[in-house]
Amino acid sequence: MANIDDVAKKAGVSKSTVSRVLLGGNKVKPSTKERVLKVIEEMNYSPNTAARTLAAGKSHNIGVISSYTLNDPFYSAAGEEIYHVCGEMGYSTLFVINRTDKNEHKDPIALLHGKVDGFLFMGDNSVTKEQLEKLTKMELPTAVFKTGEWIPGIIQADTDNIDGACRGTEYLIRLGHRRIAILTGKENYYESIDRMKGYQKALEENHIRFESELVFPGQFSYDKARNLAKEIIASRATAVFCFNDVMAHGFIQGAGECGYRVPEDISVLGYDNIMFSNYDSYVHLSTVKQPIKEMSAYLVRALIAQIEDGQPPVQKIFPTKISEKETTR
Amino acid sequence: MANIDDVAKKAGVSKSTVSRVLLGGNKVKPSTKERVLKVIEEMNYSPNTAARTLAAGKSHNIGVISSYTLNDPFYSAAGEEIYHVCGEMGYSTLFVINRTDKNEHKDPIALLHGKVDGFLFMGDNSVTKEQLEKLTKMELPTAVFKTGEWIPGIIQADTDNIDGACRGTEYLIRLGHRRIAILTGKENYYESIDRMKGYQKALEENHIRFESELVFPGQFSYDKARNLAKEIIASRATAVFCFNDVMAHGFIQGAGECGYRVPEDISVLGYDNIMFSNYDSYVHLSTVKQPIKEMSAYLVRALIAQIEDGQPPVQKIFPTKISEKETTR
DNA sequence: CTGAAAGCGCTTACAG
DNA sequence: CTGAAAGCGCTTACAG
Repeated sequence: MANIDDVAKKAGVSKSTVSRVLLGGNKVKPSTKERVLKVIEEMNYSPNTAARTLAAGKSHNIGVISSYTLNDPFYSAAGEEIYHVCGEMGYSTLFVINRTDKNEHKDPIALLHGKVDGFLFMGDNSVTKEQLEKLTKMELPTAVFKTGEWIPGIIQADTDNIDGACRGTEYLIRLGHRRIAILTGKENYYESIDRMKGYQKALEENHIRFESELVFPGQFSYDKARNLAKEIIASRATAVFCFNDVMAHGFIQGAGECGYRVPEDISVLGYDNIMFSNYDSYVHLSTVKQPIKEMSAYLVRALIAQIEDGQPPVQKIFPTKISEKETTR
Repeated sequence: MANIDDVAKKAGVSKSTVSRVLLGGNKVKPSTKERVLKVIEEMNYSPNTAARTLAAGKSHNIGVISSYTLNDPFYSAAGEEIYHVCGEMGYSTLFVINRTDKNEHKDPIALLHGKVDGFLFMGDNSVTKEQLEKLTKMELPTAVFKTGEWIPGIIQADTDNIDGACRGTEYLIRLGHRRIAILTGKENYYESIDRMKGYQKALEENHIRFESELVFPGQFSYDKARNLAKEIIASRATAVFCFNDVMAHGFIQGAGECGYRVPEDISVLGYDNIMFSNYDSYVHLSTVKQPIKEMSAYLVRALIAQIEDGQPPVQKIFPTKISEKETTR
């Protein structure tokens, strides 16, 4: 495979000059530039990025490490946006799958070290606290999505789950609902815990008694929600607040199978604002909206600001919004 | 950030020795190995992969270039398997999104050149023929999924779409169906064209007249299929053969909305054998099964065989199988 | 506008 | 079992 010396020789210039036309910035006499370009074309030359990265000390790549396989609806939206914003800013993305709970592959940090200028983690279990601390020690710019706790030296974007769930519940109360069932997330997840707190807070503030028989363990699962639908309807709830959209769709499906209609028979409020499944859905779900795109863009920009200008790591809590569509009344 | 010289100095050895303990293969006296390891740990040292790749001339990485954003059901299954098999064989994967029809990012080949030992493309438009030819010229091992045509020097896995559709149609005929509607794919896609040929072939062999009013343009789309359901049922077809599973699910949804049941009122056969949406589905779809996993594993193994042992590029056509589930009778 | 030279951080024969 | 040295293919001051 041709390298820079071959090109230089054939074009009758030094490799410095070849490098300059490749990099674009420095002035090269148009005629020699043209000649070099022609040789590059002819020889099918493509610079070795490992050498380039090593010599320049920067790769213009961001490593995106996800615990999700390629198809989580929340994080695939985030991944798309990360990819776009990186592109705009002249960076490429290298996606790596990592689950800290399995152990099939080597440490993604080791894998990418030297290949990327910064790390962006998304998804539960995509990174351990130890790994983050190691990254900080190594002074490698790092951003993470939604960890639930503030880690010094790390760029973070999160939403306030207590506030989001509180607003969601209040919204349902404002619509006149008093028996509001909830479909909860996985236990131990801080999102589940905080959303539960938000729900309880809203009830309290509106003097509605919390009833544990209205709490259904949905585990963030479509199928669990679908299977629980009958039971939830039997609880005489007039609305069900699902702690993610996936469960909301599962519930709607299950309710439909029992002959119930949404929102005529029961209102459904989701959480996340994902595009459900890979295809447009006819169900226009009312939901508590997390600004995935804004959060993603924020992380990328902050990361690149740290890489290029040494800006200190920042964090931001993003507000949620109620997106009122067709499943509530 | 510490480099190999820092480690060597602190451990009182040469960097050759540090390199040896890092690589693992060569014999290093246990006591010095231990000492070096301790220093590595202390200094939080992690070798620069760009330098390593450059020096060793190999990266032990496979670049996986997909035209799909992170959530196509067919290719996410493939991606998973690629990831696993690579892991088994000591390779890591770098995922890059590329659509040749857009042009936001730089050429993924340039992006990954020097970072990976081989390329694996998946998805329509993930790579152009020119790019493949360039890769061949550069002697970079390359594998592609389902291109529909044989390109010399490229490792390929595909299925026979004519045969698959023919068998699918025959299967329905054997069940007693005579009026078999089809929901076709995007025009111009070789899969669509070949599956259509297979359908016609099966009809012919069974002396059933082809009727163009039984052909519905589904475009591989869930929504299109859902919207066409009423019309298809009105055509008095007793079975509908969908050229992908996504449309089959869309049809079933649409039929359900019109009050029709599958398979009581109409049989439905899909094509692909994907896990529909990101969640388990209660619909157990009968389908023409493409062995995605086997194909993925085949590509990876062939690619690594070429990288490591200089094996010549191979190609294989995989057989499809009818997977009889609950939507046909 | 251009070239010679040093250096990026590793690996790997070679010699001992 | 270990070290000195060359080399991987680039970039980037420095000098002209």
